[in-house]
Amino acid sequence: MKKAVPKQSDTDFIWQTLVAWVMDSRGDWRRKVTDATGLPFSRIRALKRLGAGPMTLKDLADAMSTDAPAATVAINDLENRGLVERYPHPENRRAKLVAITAAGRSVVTTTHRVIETTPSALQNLSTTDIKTLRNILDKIVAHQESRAED
Amino acid sequence: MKKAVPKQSDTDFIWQTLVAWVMDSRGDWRRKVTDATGLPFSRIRALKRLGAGPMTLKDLADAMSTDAPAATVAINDLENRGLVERYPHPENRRAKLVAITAAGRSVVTTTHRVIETTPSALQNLSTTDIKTLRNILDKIVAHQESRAED
DNA sequence: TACAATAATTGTATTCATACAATCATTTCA
DNA sequence: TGAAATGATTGTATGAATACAATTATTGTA
Repeated sequence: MKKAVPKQSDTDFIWQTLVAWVMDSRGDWRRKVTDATGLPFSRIRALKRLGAGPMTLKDLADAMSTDAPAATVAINDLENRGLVERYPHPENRRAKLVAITAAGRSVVTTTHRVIETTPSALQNLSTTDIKTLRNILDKIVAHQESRAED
Repeated sequence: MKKAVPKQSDTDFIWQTLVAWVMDSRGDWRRKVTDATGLPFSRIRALKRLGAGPMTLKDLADAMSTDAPAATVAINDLENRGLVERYPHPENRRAKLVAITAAGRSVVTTTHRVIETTPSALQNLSTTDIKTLRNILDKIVAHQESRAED
């Protein structure tokens, strides 16, 4: 059986629309998350990346599209708070591996529980559309959690 | 015929998931938009709000959940760039109405054309799911453009 | 071995976003 | 009318995000 692959242009359009919509109407989500955790948003993003598994500072910097100095500063902060730990890299003594701690994971969980006002555009959809949308989102999240590159 | 209204909890969950997903993997969208327009992101958000129609500075501040001084500064900047104009409020001489100009609208259009790398989670969906998702998004956008509160 | 590349770090500088105090004109209302 | 509330403005202060230069230690390689 041949699996039908979606057209790139379609997925691009969807992503583009989604990002524009969310970023524009995201309201206070960012503020609420930083309030709930006491962390700057950049630290939370770093924590989430590390949730997928240990990585070097270089890799973390690349994943967040910043530079190495920024990663060092962020990890210093997170380490001081006990949310991550540095380990020597087993094969490269220049590099260090950073791993999230149990406390770090609970912070990530906290961010998942933050909710904000849902836009009326969503509430205006039919029950069927909502169900469908939720199904698709579940698939996305599942894929998201299995591989954590993005 | 009775219209079925989606459960609040469902829409909340979807929005929550969507925001978390986009905000976390939004990558360089924000940077790309500011690069493409030469404007700070806060100015772009203000411009988009004004795209729905003229409003007072107070209303704009509320819509962006900041305070009046921030709105004044933002509008000063946008006015200097010729992207918005201030008009006296017909019924309240304390207030001023701010309207987007043609140049402002073209900046907004520019932001719509900015695309970034689409996450693999999206490309991994089936063709059917992509089609469905796009349909639902179209409805959302339509509703979004008709009323511009969020 | 000597030199270039890589990984992490420290330090500095700049722009943005955000919040708050204080002021002035106008409007509302007791 | 007088006092309180509203809308806009100016100015100030602070934290966050981002970028860049320079340094050290390690690794890879000519």
